[in-house]
Amino acid sequence: MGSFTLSKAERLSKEKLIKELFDKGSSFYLYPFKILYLANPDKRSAAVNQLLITVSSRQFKRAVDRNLIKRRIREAYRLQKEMIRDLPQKGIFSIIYTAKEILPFAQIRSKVFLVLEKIKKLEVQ
RNA sequence: AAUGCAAGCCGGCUUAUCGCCCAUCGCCAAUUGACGGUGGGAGGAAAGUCCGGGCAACACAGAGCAUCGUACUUCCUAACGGGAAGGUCCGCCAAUUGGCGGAACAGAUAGUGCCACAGAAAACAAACUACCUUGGCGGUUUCCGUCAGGGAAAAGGUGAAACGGUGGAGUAAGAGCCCACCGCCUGCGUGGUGACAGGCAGGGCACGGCAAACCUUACGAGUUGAAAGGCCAAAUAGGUCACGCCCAUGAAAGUGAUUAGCGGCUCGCUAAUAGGUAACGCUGGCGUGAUUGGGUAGGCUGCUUGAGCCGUACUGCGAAGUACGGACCAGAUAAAUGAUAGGCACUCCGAUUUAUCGGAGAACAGAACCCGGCUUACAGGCUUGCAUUUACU
Repeated sequence: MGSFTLSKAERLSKEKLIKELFDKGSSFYLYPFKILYLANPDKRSAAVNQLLITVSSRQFKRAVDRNLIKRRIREAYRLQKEMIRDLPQKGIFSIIYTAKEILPFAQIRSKVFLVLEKIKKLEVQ
């Protein structure tokens, strides 16, 4: 039940954690994204993975475009996040959109699939 | 019916699956969270942040100066640099009555400053060409040329601008020198709340333009914005109190404080007082619990019931106002209001079986304390009015 939900608890909103992610997290590029990743940030071990989606306002000047991209990425993550649900350590990560144009949903979905696969591999090692 | 212009309105609808935010109800857990039900969830510009307010904090004797803003009149409004109605001037259309558009429409008789180039001359005017005329000289002697002087702003030419315009009379030629009309100036009535309009009388006319140069006049303006402001408050460190343990001292009981000063200031030293003891000495440390000031992370509030919206009636030319009735209509915070797949409706293109098929498109744009305006962007559609053309009666 609820495996396709994406409630507030799964969104990264604490300023402290975001700062920590950008300071200490490891990163990799996978077009059209840049991924920041940090496993198990506090020792208190959160119950779920937390996600932050970022679209630069310098790349996309209009708020409508930024909203559209963020919504597409969020949907793609929501529908495929099952893959990383059972990782031994929960983590926080950020998906930063780096492409210059707005990609259609099908393309974003397949790319997010690759991203999640890579995170899973990194976590298992 | 089509096209164009103007004004107003709208800004896709729907089904399925999977989701997001808020409110509320039920139930389970009892800070609050999970699950289920119900209801609500972006705009006409939410945008630009250009004006004006509300609200909030801080500041603030009064007056003046400086700075900034506004600038035809009357009204609307909480207020405005916004709006309505009107006036004046300019432009265009049409043709005497209007229609549309524009205005940086206070002041040049408060003062200072500037007026390039061209042109003879650009501000107490001025004589280049041409005109009229006097005298001298020369010649081809009813005239022409040249030199010196006088008259004259009518004509030419320059310029953004040349010191009223048109016509007449007048003159050697001319000139408001004189006359008529127009314009201008001054004064006095009339109409209008007013900007102004129009009338009468007088004056030959003086007073160039630029204030988007400084400036003058009148009116207005405190600063900062919801990251304002108010409240609660983990963790950590600190203060206080209680208890326990260790340590110091003493035979034991007990005691193990307070204040002030100085320094290299989590401490140390000095002094005074106090506790206790016969007296000296001593006047330290650790832990646990409670409580507490400030306050970080974080949370709550501000926050959405409002100069608001919808309808009707009345008042007003209108902007708008008044009365009555009705509904409650986003409240997020690394920031919800969505994604995907169909269908319908719309537009364009192609094909034909002429009402079907295939393909493509579907604007500008995303609330962030709230209102009133302005400006800018915008696919397509609807309504009303006006104009033109065509068809029918």
